[in-house]
Amino acid sequence: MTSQLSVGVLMFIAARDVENRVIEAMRRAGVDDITVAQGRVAARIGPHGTRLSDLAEQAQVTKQTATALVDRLEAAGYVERVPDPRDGRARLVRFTAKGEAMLPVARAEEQQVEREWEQHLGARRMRDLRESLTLLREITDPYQEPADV
Amino acid sequence: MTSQLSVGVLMFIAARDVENRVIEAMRRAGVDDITVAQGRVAARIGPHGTRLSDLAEQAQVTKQTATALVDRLEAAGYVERVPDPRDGRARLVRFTAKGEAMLPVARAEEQQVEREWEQHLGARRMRDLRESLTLLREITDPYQEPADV
DNA sequence: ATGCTCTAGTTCGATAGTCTGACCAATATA
DNA sequence: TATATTGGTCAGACTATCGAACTAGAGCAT
Repeated sequence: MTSQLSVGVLMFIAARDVENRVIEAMRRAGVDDITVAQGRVAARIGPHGTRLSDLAEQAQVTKQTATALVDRLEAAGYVERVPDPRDGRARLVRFTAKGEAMLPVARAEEQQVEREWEQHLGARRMRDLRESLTLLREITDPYQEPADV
Repeated sequence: MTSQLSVGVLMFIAARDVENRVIEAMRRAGVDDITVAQGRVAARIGPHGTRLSDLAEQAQVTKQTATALVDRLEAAGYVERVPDPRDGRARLVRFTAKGEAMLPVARAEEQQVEREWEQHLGARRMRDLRESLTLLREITDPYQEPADV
């Protein structure tokens, strides 16, 4: 085992930790029927609903995968599909009241993780980390924000 | 869509990019039968072989998952299992010549990605990023290095 | 030395994730 | 109007992942 892991692996380890902790926190709060993959999609749903195709693009999975993941979230009662008034073909995926209720749990844990990271790294490093990651997103995220948000 | 993504999501996006790019580079080089999940395990195999249970622990998956992933890598000819001289129960998973041959491809792409990141961020930011990620690993990676490596 | 506990790796069964190909209907474009 | 593109779903197939269970080897206590 080389003592010097690549930045990609280090990044993966940290990201994995956050995801697992958020899922765990939700389990402890009684939301135990959401998987990591479902959570990745759910986390992309905007406040007024988001198209399935947009979710797929954000999560960088195929439409079919997004369909399947949303199917499960819908079956579990966290999201619903409603027609998109701007396009007769499209549907908006939005949170149900049940879904809205779980969001604060996830958000709180994310913030808890970030506080612990900041405690470990120091405020300056944490700030720099966020800035660097935000910059990196410019070249690592294929997703392009819809023009009319 | 909130304009401020959590650090966890930003981290995930960057890590995903690296993984996808490495897999793509290997595809272009003719290694088109390794999946991302298999690559995650393969990347943990040490120079003299690594125990399956160690791989599982590093990758934070169950032994069964690691077994299945190694099964596939073995079937594809990239790794082999040999007895571990230090423990009659254990096997070491090590690269075959075919597996050894693919490593430089993955490494080269990882380094190419890092160069591009450094170009985008600047040398200082990149150095800080690596340092912060290394520090974060202390609190985000449950894996403990074996005492006798 | 013996008995018990723990561990390495495998098998089985089941579920979730993921993709390609295909399809239909709505929308956009020439 | 005809054609191309797009949104979402279905079908089929493969991969990833986990819990449960099991066997054999190793570790530990007596």
